[in-house]
Amino acid sequence: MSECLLSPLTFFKCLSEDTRLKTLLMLSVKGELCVCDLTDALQLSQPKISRHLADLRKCGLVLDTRKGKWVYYQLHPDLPAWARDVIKNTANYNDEYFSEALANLSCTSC
Amino acid sequence: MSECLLSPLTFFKCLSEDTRLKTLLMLSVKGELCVCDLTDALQLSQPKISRHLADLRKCGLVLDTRKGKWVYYQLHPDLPAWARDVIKNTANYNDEYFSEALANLSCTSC
DNA sequence: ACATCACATACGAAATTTCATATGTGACGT
DNA sequence: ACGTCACATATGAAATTTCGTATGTGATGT
Repeated sequence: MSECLLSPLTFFKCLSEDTRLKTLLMLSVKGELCVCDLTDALQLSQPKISRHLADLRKCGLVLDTRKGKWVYYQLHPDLPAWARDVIKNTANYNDEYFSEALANLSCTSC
Repeated sequence: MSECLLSPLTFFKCLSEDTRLKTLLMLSVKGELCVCDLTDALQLSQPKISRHLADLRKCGLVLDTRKGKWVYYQLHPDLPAWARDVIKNTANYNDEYFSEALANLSCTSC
């Protein structure tokens, strides 16, 4: 139930894959996104997105909240400050890496 | 010859393996270490250390300098500021992750 | 009850990463 | 020239990660 402390190695393994990294950067910028937002933005299959989100959940990097049929994801509120900063700074200095994904977002919450 | 721009994905892939991550954190703290310092600190075989250093070199994260028989490594001076900050902050907030490795260092430069 | 939508999970195959072992290279000492 | 030390690289095997496809689950609508 409770997360064991997030090791830097576990954290960076989560950031070392394209889909997961872009997901985290987008969540950092947008605050909250549902699975279908992510499949649109990244142009990937739903199971692929879902599997990577499960990885991020297991490591405690994201929190999921069900709202009716939709499941919304956000960066986990209990994320250590240093880890949150890594994600935020990476987003700030690497727009070009995920700007296309952001542009693909056509959600109402934009 | 010239490095292409360091993508965040490439960067985090370098940080996603125990040996490479600890090496970068130690370089961040110590400034400069030779290969034998790292084999002592991490208690690993020389070829294993050497291969991971080659990875870090290829990605432009570290710079090697030959001094007689020894080869010294440091964080690459041209590392983007955001990347250098990630390494430095991770080191600051995760001592316990690599303190044992640091303690194993018995080099003159400590 | 049944269908559908949004999402999660299971499974085996394919790709990628890591490693141990062996061998190669450059610098130094004699 | 020869040996040794410090380090780099090559090779194939083993472990890990990733993915497509198929199927399962919970919520909503009729």
